[in-house]
Amino acid sequence: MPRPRFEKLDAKKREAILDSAEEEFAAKGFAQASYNLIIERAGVSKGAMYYYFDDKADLYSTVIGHRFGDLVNAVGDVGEVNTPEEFWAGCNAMVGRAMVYIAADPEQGERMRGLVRSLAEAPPGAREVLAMAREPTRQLLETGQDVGAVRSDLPVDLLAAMVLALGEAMDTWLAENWASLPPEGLAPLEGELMGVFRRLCDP
Amino acid sequence: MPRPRFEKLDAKKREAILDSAEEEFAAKGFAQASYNLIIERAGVSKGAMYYYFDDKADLYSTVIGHRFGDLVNAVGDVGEVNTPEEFWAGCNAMVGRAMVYIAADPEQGERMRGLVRSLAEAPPGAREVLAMAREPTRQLLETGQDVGAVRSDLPVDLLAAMVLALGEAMDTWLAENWASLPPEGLAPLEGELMGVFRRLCDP
DNA sequence: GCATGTTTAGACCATCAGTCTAACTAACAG
DNA sequence: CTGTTAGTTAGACTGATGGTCTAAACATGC
Repeated sequence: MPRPRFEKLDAKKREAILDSAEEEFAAKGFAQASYNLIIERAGVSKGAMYYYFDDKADLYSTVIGHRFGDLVNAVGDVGEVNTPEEFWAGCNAMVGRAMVYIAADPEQGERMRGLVRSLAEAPPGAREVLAMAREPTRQLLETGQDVGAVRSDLPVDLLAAMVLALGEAMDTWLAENWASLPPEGLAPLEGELMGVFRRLCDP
Repeated sequence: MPRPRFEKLDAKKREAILDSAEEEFAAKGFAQASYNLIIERAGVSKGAMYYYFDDKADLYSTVIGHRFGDLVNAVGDVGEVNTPEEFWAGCNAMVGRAMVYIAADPEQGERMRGLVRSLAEAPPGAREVLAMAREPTRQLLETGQDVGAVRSDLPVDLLAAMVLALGEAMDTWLAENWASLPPEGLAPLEGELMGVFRRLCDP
């Protein structure tokens, strides 16, 4: 958590810091990113930086929080659902909203992808931000269980972990193979990937 | 790849280096591990170390290769299978052999678990060792496709990536919740987890 | 003008992975 | 025994890293 001071900064300076950090983290991953370089490029002194953030990991969490908070808001939740069909339709809608959000600003999307990849090599301290993803997933799955769309024979935590792992694997594969994918093969693939989640979750 | 010189070293010195490295990497992960400390604890000079290995990542790959090569050998392959039932029985047998191997030396098993976790935060260069897992998985899935046990409507690479991600998620969850699991609930859980792979792969 | 609390600058520190050279050892030759 | 060469080792050294610390600058209230 960043010191509250940081949030009170003039928007310009705050954005300069966030931009500089996002660029570096997205490009090199957490471990390889140079904090000194981030500081330099943000045009801020070291003293000031350590006045706003505890350490490198703290800045990292802040960047992730700022950039993904908007996405989470944009995606929203499943809404009110009462049947498995409604539940899965709601999930499809969520995925659709996420796609729209990302497609709206491809550059930002690319940087977010970089941030996601950098998450993998983040140290334990900085990985608490993963809870930001795990908790909503858990709640979504519990909603699915309530309407009979999601199996209840496995611990929901385990199911959430598997869903997230699957999602990340798909995302990584898509990112790596994006260029070599025929555009017309994309839509059916998307449907099949959603089907994978249903296979996993069906009671 | 380590310089071949390393493999010619007296077994004692070689093991000292591998043990020191494994302990440090397993405990702190790749990025946080101190190469200087590994060198010091192995009782070797820096010059010697850089005479045997290109760099930290090279030593890391060597450790992974040594420790997991044995496991891969112990697990073997599915063998000759002609029907989906035989294929899945073969997979079960592989899992069983892996469990036996790991159970035979719990300490070693724990260190291997640490190494697996450390893989996540390895830099791109050192992550080539992941191919060591991806390639056999791919082949296994292709065998499954040949006998009609595994779906062919998705790229096999993607399927392999998903299988590995699922496996890692399960492993992580099991490691975290091992203590709080009732012993009698373990066997059915194991069956259900195998079932998850079948759900994912069924044509 | 003075005092108080907040903010900034950047010199400084230990540690990091990695380099470099001089010395050491072994083997063989004359 | 001496010279020469190749393989091996020791450890001082380098530049960069993340992080600390102190003194100055700034603002605010009196």
